[in-house]
Amino acid sequence: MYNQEALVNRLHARGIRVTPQRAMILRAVEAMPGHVTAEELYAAVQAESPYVNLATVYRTLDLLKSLDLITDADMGTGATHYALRSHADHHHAICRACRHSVEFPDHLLSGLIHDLHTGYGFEAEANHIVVFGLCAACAKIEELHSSPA
Amino acid sequence: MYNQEALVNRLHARGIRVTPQRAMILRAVEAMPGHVTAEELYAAVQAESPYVNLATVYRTLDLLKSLDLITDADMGTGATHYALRSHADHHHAICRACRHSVEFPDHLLSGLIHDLHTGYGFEAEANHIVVFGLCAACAKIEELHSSPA
DNA sequence: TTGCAAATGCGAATGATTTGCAGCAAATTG
DNA sequence: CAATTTGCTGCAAATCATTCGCATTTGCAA
Ligand SMILES: [Mn+2]
Ligand SMILES: [Mn+2]
Ligand SMILES: [Zn+2]
Ligand SMILES: [Zn+2]
Repeated sequence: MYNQEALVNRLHARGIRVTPQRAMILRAVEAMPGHVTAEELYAAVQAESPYVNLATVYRTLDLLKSLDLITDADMGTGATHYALRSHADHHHAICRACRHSVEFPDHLLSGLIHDLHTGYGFEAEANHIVVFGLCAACAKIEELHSSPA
Repeated sequence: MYNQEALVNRLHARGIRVTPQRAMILRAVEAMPGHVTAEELYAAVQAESPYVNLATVYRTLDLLKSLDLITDADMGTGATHYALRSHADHHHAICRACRHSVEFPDHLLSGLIHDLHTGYGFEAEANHIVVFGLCAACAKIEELHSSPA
């Protein structure tokens, strides 16, 4: 867990300009609980200053992504969800029927990541990924639908 | 490996209408090598008959997906890639830098799938998935960029 | 046949993300 | 410093895959 101004400091450290817009966006990212869409961040930042553009939010998110300070994930809602790297000590299993999400720990992926690395030299960037499928409850329901004989 | 009319027969068997459009689209799906976008299928079908609409291609793909006869995957190109279920005995590791794709066998996911099932009752639908990251070559290049000291 | 649910074509709409560009601000240079 | 280059921003327009509304057919069963 790092302090509130961590992202700002990191950008400074790498010699990247920290404009007022960026500072606001970074603070908004850090203040967000869990995953956020660009639109949600935009709303949060607008509350502080109405003169920040959505395009700038996207551009800043791209920047943070390229610096590996945030993760992005498609949670199946249409919009990309962003989160701090420090958030991502887990992954998500999302039910395609009821949309419920189960968090599962990082180590469940360690086997796959290891195999990809030793087998193919591939460095998987599986920081905060999403696996789709059916939750226990919805799986039961689908079962009834397919074999009611 | 099943015969050319397999999909048509399967739809018949389930009492689903097989219109000329659907038949053409199904045959195009079966004739395609590997993964295809809706647009590519559309082009293939148009070559046979110009009066098939792109919306119908999408609707038919939805149908096939709901019947679990095809898989869909985001290969990072913007458009969804569809493939026959019979194609999907593997998955892909795609390099975010050079875009190269490595196929890896299904069993590398078996641990994860098993753990999700026993641990959470979650039935992962990981038939033809994509893991992003860096291939061996591009990983070396990134290494130089970050630690040239 | 007749009737109705399902399927299609067409064009318009959607909605997240990107881009072109002109104005500004910060950094760099001599 | 003043001049010049470089990077960042707002704004509006563009992209582009996918979906929708709706009027028109089609398939199949009574
Ligand atoms: Mn999460
Ligand atoms: Mn494949
Ligand atoms: Zn569910
Ligand atoms: Zn590569």
